Amino acid sequence: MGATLRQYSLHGYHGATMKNIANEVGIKPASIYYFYDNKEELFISAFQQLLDNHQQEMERIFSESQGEEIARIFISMIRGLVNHHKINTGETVAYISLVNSPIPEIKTYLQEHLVNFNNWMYQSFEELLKDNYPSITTTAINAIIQQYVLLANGVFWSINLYEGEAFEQQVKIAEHFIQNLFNELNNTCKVLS
Amino acid sequence: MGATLRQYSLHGYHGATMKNIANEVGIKPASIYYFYDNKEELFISAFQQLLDNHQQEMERIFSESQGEEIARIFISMIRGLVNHHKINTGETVAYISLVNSPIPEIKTYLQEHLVNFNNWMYQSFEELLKDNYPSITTTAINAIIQQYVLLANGVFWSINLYEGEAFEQQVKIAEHFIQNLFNELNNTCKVLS
Amino acid sequence: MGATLRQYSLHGYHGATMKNIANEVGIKPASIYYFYDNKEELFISAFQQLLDNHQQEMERIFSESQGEEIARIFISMIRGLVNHHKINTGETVAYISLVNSPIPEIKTYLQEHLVNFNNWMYQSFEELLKDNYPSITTTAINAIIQQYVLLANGVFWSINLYEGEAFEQQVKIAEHFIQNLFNELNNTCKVLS
Amino acid sequence: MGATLRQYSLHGYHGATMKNIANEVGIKPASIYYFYDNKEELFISAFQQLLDNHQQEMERIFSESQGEEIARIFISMIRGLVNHHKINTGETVAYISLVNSPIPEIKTYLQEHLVNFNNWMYQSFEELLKDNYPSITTTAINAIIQQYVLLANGVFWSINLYEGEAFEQQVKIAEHFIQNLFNELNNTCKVLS
DNA sequence: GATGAATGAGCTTTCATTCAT
DNA sequence: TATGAATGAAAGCTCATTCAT
Repeated sequence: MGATLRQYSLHGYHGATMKNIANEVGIKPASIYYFYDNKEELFISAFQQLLDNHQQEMERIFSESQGEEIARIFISMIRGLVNHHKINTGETVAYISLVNSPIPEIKTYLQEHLVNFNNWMYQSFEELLKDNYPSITTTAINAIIQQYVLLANGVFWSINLYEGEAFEQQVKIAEHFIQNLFNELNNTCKVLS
Repeated sequence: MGATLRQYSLHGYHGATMKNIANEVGIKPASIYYFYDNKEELFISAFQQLLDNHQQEMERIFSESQGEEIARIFISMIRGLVNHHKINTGETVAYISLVNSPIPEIKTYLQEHLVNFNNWMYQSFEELLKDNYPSITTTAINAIIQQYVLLANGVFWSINLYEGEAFEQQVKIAEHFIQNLFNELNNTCKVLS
Repeated sequence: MGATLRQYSLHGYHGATMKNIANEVGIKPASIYYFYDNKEELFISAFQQLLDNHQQEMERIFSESQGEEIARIFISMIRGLVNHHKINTGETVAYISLVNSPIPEIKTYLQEHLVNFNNWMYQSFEELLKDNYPSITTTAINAIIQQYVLLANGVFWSINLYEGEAFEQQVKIAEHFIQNLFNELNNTCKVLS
Repeated sequence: MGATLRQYSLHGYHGATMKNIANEVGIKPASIYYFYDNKEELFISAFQQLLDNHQQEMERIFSESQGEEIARIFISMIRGLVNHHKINTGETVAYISLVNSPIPEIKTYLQEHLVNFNNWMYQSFEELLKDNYPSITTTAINAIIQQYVLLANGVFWSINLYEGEAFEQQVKIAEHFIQNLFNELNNTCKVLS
């Protein structure tokens, strides 16, 4: 539920009241209890949806960029991340706050999600890299993915700190790093072959 | 006040009760009101102290690393950032949450802090770079700083997501990026001279 | 709400607690907030009702005494005032305290009420006097009304100070003054005609 | 203590806080407890002083007006009452509120005061009337005093309701009534002698 | 499905009061 | 005399939740 995430992102778990959430939806607080047993369940449901959305969005971006040149694929992932979070600002804030959620069940669910997301990402990127560079080593694969992750995290956190041109610069720098990464990789491979 | 930040990082603004904060300090809730007019003032005071600490810590790390080789200085800044946040976990969580604080006064104070921090960083780094590379252009200075910022943000956000070896890898990658950055810069300069 | 006025008359605004008011009604304090936003609104509502009751009661007494001899009408007004306040003792005390209410909104509302009440009284009495004494001057009308008001105020304040026979004496004296007033008026008119 | 009465007249007993009273005097709340055991004692003391002041003031006015013509003496009493209450507005409001004081001890003290005041007034006026009209009956004395009391109460309560010219009119009407009273009395006596 | 009415629990805050200094 | 610091008690109020309708 969007209202739940919005209120959560604005005021935190304890500050997001059933009343305000209900108001935003245009119903009365008592009505929420027809759909959810209690506040915690409402939030768990909203958070799961948030994480699922995020996962699906990342997968969509990945599959849509298939066929492009490999460096472009990684860059598209960054761009997709940025666009998704720029459009759904509320969700992004909620996503960030989740890290410090006071609901234990949510914390463990987030951990699971991160593990799953990482697994998917590693597998997808591994396959992709092996297709493009058949003789690539596992060590090199890990190095590339970890570099991508660092840059993606840098961009992600920048969403909260910068706006407009300043933020755009950060994204461009991340893209530049990625491009360099693959240029080097291509050179190395050429030498080897 | 540490208790305030700890409770805030654990439960958010509305979840951090005066009772729990007082308990953690070993006084009664009513006693807090002898020193602070209300909850909001208590938190504003705690947050200001948090941000001031952070600023001072960064300045300390910077000045202590003076004299080292330039690439090492930037790397030391990353290391210092990491160490500071690994030691004061509670403060870090609080720092992250501040971005979405429901108190307007805090939001504006955070904005001011970020502006000041950026100014200080740009000036310090600019001077440093000019000392090391007298013929460096403003464009180059900005590019370097922005790259550093992206990497620092990537490391910072990673604090929340990874632990142990996985996190250590991220830091090493950031250091690697920085080292590369200055290697290139040195090569460019050598060619020019 | 009677309980609100009763508690107010007994303990004043700050001494009338939501708990006691709720107890008197047989509900829990929290329930009051379903109907009123806060304490102040509850009291404003109660006070408005009090003043409206008072106004209506005076109008009722006035219209019921129509048809009597003019002196009797004024005397009936005094009697009606006394009866009303003797029956609703709590309300009377509340009415008196209103003059010094610590709620600014109530003070202004009371001012408005007094102005309205005065207007109604002047118009009603003016019409009445003109009907009975067609050649009466405005000056004379005002003089009569003001004398009535002084006596009514004297009786009203006496409610708080005297009881039983002592109070009854005060009322009789007021009636006597009024009777005298109209005897004189009748004599003056007879001479003129 | 003026501050106590002022705060009481503004906010009532429960609304007059030790803090505000102390602030008005320029000391700290804790310091009040050096002079008074608790809030109730402070107020009892203040109220006693208020009533004593009132009594003394009335006696002073009475003795100062001795020697004047008898009607003038009664009129002076009304004027004195008005002046005293117009000057010490705070005290007047406090005086009115006392009638509904939530402190039982104060209520009984006020009763005593009223009895004493009435006794003094009756004795003084009785003596005065007997001096001026040696053959006056007790019934007549009582009638005159009660009429005076009704008018004085009317004027007193008007203090709270009217201002400026409107109030001045009420006082003049009271004076007029008194003058009439004694004119009649003088005529009756002349006829008898 | 939805809600008006009610409430227990708990929150922030105030207040009278205490006591060592 | 005066007060800084502390606190138990209670105030006004909010909130998640319930339940009959």
